[in-house]
Amino acid sequence: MLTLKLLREQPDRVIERLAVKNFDASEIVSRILEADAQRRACQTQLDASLAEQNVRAKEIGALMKQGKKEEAEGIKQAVADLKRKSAELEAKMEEESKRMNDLLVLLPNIPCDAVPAGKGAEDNVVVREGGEKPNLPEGALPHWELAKSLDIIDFDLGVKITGAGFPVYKGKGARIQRALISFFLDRNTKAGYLEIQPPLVVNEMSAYGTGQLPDKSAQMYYVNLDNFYMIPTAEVPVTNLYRDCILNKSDFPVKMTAYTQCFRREAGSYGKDVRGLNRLHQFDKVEIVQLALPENSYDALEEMVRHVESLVQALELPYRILRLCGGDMSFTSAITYDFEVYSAAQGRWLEVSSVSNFESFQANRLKLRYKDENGKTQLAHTLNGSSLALPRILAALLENNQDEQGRVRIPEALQEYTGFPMIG
RNA sequence: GGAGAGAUGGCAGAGUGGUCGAUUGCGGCGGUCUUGAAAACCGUUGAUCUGAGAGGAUCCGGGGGUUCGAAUCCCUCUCUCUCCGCCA
Repeated sequence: MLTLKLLREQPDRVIERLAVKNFDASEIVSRILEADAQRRACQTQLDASLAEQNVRAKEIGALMKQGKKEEAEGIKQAVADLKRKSAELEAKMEEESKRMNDLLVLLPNIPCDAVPAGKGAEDNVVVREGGEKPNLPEGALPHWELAKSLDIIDFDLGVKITGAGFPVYKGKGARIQRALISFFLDRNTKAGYLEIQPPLVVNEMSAYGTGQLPDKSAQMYYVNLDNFYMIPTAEVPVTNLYRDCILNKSDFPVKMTAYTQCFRREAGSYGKDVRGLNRLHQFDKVEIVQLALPENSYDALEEMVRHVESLVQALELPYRILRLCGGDMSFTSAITYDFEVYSAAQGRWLEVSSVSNFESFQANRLKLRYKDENGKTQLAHTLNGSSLALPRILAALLENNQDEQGRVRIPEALQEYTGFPMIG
């Protein structure tokens, strides 16, 4: 959520920057400022009324002690009138406050200056590319067919047990999943990230804190009996560890990594996008999260991008890094770099990581703050990125490393984790 | 799941209707002393909103109520602990 301060001080800048996300904020901004003005006017009156009540109550106390009952009764009458007035003002203030808040959560984060304008994926900017696309053998298979012939992933069994988008990994398929998780976690902890194992379901406050609510409620599985949400990413529980916290400057940077399964309803997806491992309802992901001081958050972002890049390089995958245009960015992000790996048999780029700086947008909702050198509380910055999401990495590994016999070579760096150099 | 007890500032822990945003201790910060440090001593130390400022308002787990007045009394929700039951 954007800060009210920013809206009050630079409403035109907010409107201008949100236009880069193709979001017309002018109407909402002016309504927020109006509600804010109303609220403040109410509060000034309410505070005065309450202050008088407090004074009167003390007078009554003093009179009672002196035994002057009749005088006290007279003042009681006056207080009763004040109370009625206060109740009205308070109701009005809360109404305006709610009106303002309901509008405020509708505004996306403003993109930082480096974000290119654009409508959709076609306007994203390729920052750099790396690795080499393989020359596949004759008759190379897409990963879902390869996985079936090697008997390492069973999509049909998943349908039987649960439904589409819930694959069953078997044998070396299950083992390579475990290997990738360990590989990523080891690399991340070596880079200074603290390993966290968080809950996989969260309460409403947490889903709200990182911005999944109210914006994306339909994308989460909901446990209605206990009012919990299944996490769509480890970002939610891990970032929320610091909800309602006030840190010291010396606590930064906070660097955390977590492996979790992720659950997404993916309502509205269809067709070739969801084939095989391309899009799942349940998948594995290792996430990195950083909390940074505002002056350092863009250095932190750069560091995270370099780190994720080192992972795809270690796996010998052809990759490219995109800077997302305004139209393709998420609601909460100020800037996002997407990592894509090339899945050779499908002949398409697959998104495997998204690294973002949210600046103070999440921190404002989370009330994640720190004390600056003057002892004032300021909002921290939050960042996160996938390092990495497993299914599409696995898809690319299978497709790119297949040989003419339909066997799959395991990249060298991963072999100590899998314990085998080849599948098939 | 059943019964009981509890939730107070960074932590520990007083406070059972008025002068309590809250005694005290620890921790933190500043100072005195010291070559430096420790110890000791002195001072200081919560958040949010509002106001140009002085100041004002709100907050003792969340919400509601009683009262002129609530950390304190009542209701309710959540969470924690103890005992019993069940159980990976």
